Amino acid sequence: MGLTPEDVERLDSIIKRGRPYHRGDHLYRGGDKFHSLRVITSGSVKTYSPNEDGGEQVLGFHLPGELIGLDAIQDDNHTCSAIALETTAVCEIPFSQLESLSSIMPSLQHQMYRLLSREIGQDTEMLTLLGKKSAEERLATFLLSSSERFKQRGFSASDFFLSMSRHEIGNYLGLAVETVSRLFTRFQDENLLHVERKHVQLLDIPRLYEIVQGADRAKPSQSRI
Amino acid sequence: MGLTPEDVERLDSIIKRGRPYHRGDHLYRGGDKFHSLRVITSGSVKTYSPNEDGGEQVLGFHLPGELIGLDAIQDDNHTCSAIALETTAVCEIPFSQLESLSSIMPSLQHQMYRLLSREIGQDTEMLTLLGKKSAEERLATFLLSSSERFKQRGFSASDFFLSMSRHEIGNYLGLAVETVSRLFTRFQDENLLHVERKHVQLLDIPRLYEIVQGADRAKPSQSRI
DNA sequence: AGAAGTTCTTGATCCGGATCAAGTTCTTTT
DNA sequence: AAAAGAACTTGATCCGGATCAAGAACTTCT
Repeated sequence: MGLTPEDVERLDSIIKRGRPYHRGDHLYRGGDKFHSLRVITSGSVKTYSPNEDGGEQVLGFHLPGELIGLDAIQDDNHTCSAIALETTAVCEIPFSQLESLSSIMPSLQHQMYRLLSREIGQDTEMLTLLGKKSAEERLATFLLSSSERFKQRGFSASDFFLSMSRHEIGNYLGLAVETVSRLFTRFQDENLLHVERKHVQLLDIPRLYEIVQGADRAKPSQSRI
Repeated sequence: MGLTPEDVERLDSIIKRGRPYHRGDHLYRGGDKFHSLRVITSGSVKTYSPNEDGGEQVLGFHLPGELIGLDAIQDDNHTCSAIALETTAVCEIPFSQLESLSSIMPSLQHQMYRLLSREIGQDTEMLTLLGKKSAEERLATFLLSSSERFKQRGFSASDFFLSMSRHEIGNYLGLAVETVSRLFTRFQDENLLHVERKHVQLLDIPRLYEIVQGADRAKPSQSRI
C-alpha cells in the first residue's frame, strides 16, 4: 500500500504478534490505556461503545487486514471496546514506535494520514446510513459492504458466513433484532438471497445495489422514462 | 495545543489567509481537488455530503477554531461539501506543506494524529446519537454541544444565536423540520429554554443534561429508590 | 442424551416521528 | 410599502419499525 519493500521491513520490525483470542475475549475495553494499534490477521472483531445505561452501540465489524484502535490516539485511552467474534489473531503495533518511525519515513507518515482520513470517511458514510436510510436500505448496504470486503480478501462475494448475531447486526444498523430477522426472510422470499442461520448467499447483487440507492422509494426511478 | 512558540511560528509561515466568504458561498464541493485544510477564524460553516437523489446529509456545523477537510486527505479529493452559514473567514493550510513540516516536527505530527483521531471519536459519538437516541435526546444533545462549544470560545454558554436553519438542524439530527420545531416549542413550554427564531437561551442546563442521558426513558431513574 | 439457556423467527399491537396540509411570521425584492 | 418567497409553527393523519409475546431451532452444559 504505497511502501517500498525496505519500508515494510522496518515496519515489520516493530510489529508484535499476539496470542490468539477466543470468541468473547476482549482485545481491549473502553478506558484501557492505549499503547498499540492492532491489525486483524484472522477471525473477526466487533468494536462497540458501552453507553451509560448498560446498552451498547456497535461501531463496526472488522475483518482480516483491518486496523483498529485509531480512535484511541486522541487521548491515550481507548474510547471503545473490541471483542473477538470468533477465534481471532491480531498483530500489535506499538503506537509510540510507529509514530517515531513515521517521523523518519515520510511514506509511512503519508500512509497513516490517509488511513486516519479513510476512517473518517467511513464514519461519515455510516452517518448518512443512520440518518436517512430505511431499514431495507440499511440491511442491503450491510450485506453488500460485507460482500465487497470478503471479495477483497479473496473470498466469495456471494457466499459467506456472518460471524455476528442478528442482534449485533441490528444494533449496528440502528434496528431491532426482529426487524433484521424479518428483512432476511423478506429478501429471501424475493429471491435476493438465500440465508440459513449465519450462512448467506447473495442471489441478486444488482438488485441489492438498486435497493441501496433507494430504488422503489419516493421517486420510482431515475432512468426509465 | 502542545506546540512551542517557535513551532507555532513555523506553522504560521505556511498558513494562507483567504478572502471572506458570504452566506451561501461554498468553501469547496464534493469532488473538488483537495489541497488545503481550513481553519475557521470567524463565522460558521456547514459540511454536508450530497447524496445521489438530490438530498443531502448534514455532517456537521463548524465554529471558529475548528479544522475542516480532514476527510479529504484519503484520496486527494473532497468527499463532502462545505458552505458558509454566515459571513465567514478561514485560513488555508496547504496539506503537502503541512505534511512536510510535520515530518521534521514530531510535536506537530503528534498533534495531527490526535486531531484526526479526535475527529473519528466525534463521528462515533454521532453514530450512537443517530442509532439509539430519541428525538428529544438528539435535540438536547445538539443544544448542549453548541452551548459547550460557544463557552469554549468565550461566548455565553446559555445565550447564543444558532446560525443554521431548523431544516438543517433536523437534517443533521436525522429528524424532520416539524419535529425540531415542535421540540423547541415543547422545551420552551417546560421552561428548559427560551427560543425566538435563531436566538436561544438555555434556562435549565442540568435538566437538559438529564435528558441527554436518557432520563425519563425505560428505566425511570438510576438514583432514587 | 436430556436440560437449560441462547438465538432466531413470526405474529399482533403500539407509538414516535414522518408526512401532509395550512397558516403565520420573517426576509428579501422591487 | 407592497408583493413574493423563505422559514417556521401548529394541527391532523399515517406508517415504518419498535415493542410485546410466544414458539421454534440451535448450542452448551452436565
